[in-house]
Amino acid sequence: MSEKRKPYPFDEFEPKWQSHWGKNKTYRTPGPGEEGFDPSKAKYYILDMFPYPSGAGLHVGHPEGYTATDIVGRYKRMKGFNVLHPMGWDAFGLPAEQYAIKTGQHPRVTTEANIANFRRQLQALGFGYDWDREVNTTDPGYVRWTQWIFLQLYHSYFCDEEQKAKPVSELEAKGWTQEQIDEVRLAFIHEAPVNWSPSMGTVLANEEVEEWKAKGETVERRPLRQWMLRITKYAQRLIDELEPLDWPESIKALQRNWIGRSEGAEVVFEVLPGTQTDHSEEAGDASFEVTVFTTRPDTLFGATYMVLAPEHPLVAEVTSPEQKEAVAAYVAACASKSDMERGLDKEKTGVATGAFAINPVNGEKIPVWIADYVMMGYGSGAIMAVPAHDERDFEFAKKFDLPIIQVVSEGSEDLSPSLPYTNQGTAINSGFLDGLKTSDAKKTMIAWLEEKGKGTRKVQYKLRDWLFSRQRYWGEPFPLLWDKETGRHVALPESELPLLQPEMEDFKPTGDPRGPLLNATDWIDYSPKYTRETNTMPQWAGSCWYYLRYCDPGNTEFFLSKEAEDYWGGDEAFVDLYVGGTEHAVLHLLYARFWHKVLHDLGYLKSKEPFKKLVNQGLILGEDGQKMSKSLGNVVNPDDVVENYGADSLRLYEMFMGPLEQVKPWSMSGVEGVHRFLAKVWRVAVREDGEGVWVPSGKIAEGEDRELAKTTHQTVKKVQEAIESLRFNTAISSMMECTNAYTAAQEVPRGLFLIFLKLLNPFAPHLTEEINALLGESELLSEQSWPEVDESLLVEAEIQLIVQVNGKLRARIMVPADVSKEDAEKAALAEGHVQSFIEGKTLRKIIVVPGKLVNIVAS
RNA sequence: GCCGGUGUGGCGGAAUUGGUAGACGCGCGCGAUUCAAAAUCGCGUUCCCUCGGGAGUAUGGGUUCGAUUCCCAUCGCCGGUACCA
Repeated sequence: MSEKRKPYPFDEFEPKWQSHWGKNKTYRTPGPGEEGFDPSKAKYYILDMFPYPSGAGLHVGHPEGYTATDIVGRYKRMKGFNVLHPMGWDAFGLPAEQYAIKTGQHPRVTTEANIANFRRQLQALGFGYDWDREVNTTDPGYVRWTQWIFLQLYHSYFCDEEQKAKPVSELEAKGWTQEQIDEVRLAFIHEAPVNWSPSMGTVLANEEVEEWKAKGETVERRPLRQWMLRITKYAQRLIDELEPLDWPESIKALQRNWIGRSEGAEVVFEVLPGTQTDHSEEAGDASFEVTVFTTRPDTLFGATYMVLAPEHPLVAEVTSPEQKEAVAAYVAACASKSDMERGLDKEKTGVATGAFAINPVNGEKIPVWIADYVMMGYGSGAIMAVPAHDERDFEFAKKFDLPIIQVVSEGSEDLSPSLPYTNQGTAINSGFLDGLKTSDAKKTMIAWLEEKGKGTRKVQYKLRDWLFSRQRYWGEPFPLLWDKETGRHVALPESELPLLQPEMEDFKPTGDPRGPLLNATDWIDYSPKYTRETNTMPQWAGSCWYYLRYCDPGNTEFFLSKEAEDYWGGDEAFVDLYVGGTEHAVLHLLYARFWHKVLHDLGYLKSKEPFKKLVNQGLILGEDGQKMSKSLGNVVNPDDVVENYGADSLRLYEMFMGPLEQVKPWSMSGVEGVHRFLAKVWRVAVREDGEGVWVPSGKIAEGEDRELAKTTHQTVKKVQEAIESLRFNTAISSMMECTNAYTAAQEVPRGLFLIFLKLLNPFAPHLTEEINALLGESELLSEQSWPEVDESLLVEAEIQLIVQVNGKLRARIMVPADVSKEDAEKAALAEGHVQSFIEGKTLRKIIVVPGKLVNIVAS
């Protein structure tokens, strides 16, 4: 079987150019203080979501976003910007650690090997990264500053008055005790029930629980001492400061939804513990206060019972002796279920506690129940139940036969809607609220509660504090110490950073929720007085600030120099364009925004936000229209595409498939299509001589050609506009049209063809540089400036007008470009075909759109 | 359920502020070249048609001289989220 003849020798010149660029550091971008830095140029910072270097290597989804940013980066360079476009590795992570446990190899070894493979693959695609700025989250020089930023969080608190982070030293100066300060640090320790997997020896995120259980791992709820970051303090700013960003509406919505702001009121209920009916010795003695959160304070008169979450701290205290057993059994049953499983139960469940609450608005005694449809983690873990106007309360009341009182009617009339009625309306059966519209009733009730001291206006968020500790080996250790005597935590001195994991033979999970580092006994024994914290940080830590480090990757004095920050960081947001997958819509993008704001508050960054413009590339599906997966056998390996068609073809195809943000299926014949296009460009300029050597075709001539000049300059304009708006598919189609014109022509003026090569260069850098060199040009295309559009070539003496009769196309006529409305009308009416359509009809109206069309309305 | 997106030929997809629907590519058909094929080049390719035209951008309405584009309703698909009080 003979090898198919390649239409152009990409396998020879692509590696050649890649090594040329590498050796000459063609895409090196000097920053402030570095040789060759030009401060007069404007900066443009383009960022890719850096990959996790998995053992599987690149998949076709990676080059999609990376090619898009590469094109923009090359274009902006040609436009005269200082373009920062770096690449790096998000290299901590569970797969490397698990592989290490299996093979006995240190994760650093496998991680390095994977990175080398990823780097090779990316370089084989000809991306113009500045490899001198490469960043690796596992490098000691990087870990140092990740830990340093953590310490900034640890040493800060959130000032509610100023709505910003400030150093805790200010509180010390005010005489706060260490205990008090520990209560407000942005990094704090907290004991809470988490998903703990005894079989895996680590905590899991809520989202991961079902997946691992299905694989046979065990997961239980266990209260553990964990490090948390107080992101909830930033909830409002994370919503407000999202607004001006140039992000897809869907991602903004996702973040807002995740933060989950709702307005309402807190209402305080007095709760009388359940007593034994027979011996009511201490009746009325002890009472408790339970606060509930509601978004509908206007329905308070309709509250007919109260529900506490099973984990609510007062459950045991208020439960009557008679209900003790039932309540305890219910609480135990709930404890064994994850939040997920609780959600899956269709039927409402619950148990009465025997206690009663006093509705503050009317003094009514209402029963207190516990039920798992109330979550401890949201609001206060207790609700007032208004079955007439809440679907869940309604369902519960029906099942347990609890009273239902309607307090909102539909509209202004006293209509009786079918219950539960959850919309707005008019208050009824509600004393002083009667007749008020819902929005007014809310305000009135809140004012009443505040006046009586029974409640306040309250804004509630779904966002939880960020559980920041993991029980893993392959992650940044916390730079913290524990005082053996007092049991208090203190920060490791900054001079001791980075704090790396100790070398360990065995870092398998031990089953101890303090993690595998616990076994490094020498390491944890810091001094006679202190022992080390053994938790490590989650993978998110490194990815929270990598975009900052790229600006000054080698700095050993600070995480980012003032000069680099000042030049590369914007005033409003740091990165100009951020491209990556939608899977990071919430967590990574929220976490990075949070850290950025803290660093901003502490005076290290002038911008409030990390990413100005965000674009999500769409998922690439398999040829069968399904998600690529090994089991379906529809996975496309970029290495194979490069081998068969070349890197330029892969780049071009990924951009030609369709809009960047859209989900789209792969097509090998589509790859062949763009490959044919590149071959066509090649053939315009190059031919094979008798000896099989590639030589200039002779078609590129010195002359001029008015038509081709016009086509070329139209293409310049279209390609430029398309790149600016990230519509790469249409940029390519207009270059295809231009190439078709060149192919059809006898000769192509050299000047025009060189302009065309510049347009194609950001898309297909290897092919265009090779042709450019073959034509005897010595300067690299990528170091030239972007061509100017010659507008004078685009103006026409004569233009085509569309003639419509009653909105239907009937003729096309040629008229002078500066034709008057009257003349255009006349010419249109005179057209023979048009006449046959208006014959015998009355002309009602004639619309003339200059330069476009004439529409004759006749009947 | 809620939130966001989306619906155009056989397929991927084009269409500035409402102004020639189907650019470009794939596939398919025909032709040129070739002993033949591959490759390449050229022509055609939304559907119907009595060759004058007619219909057509998920469906049904509306606004307009004119709607893929704007408005209302309905349906389908994709993504997120889910007892958040």
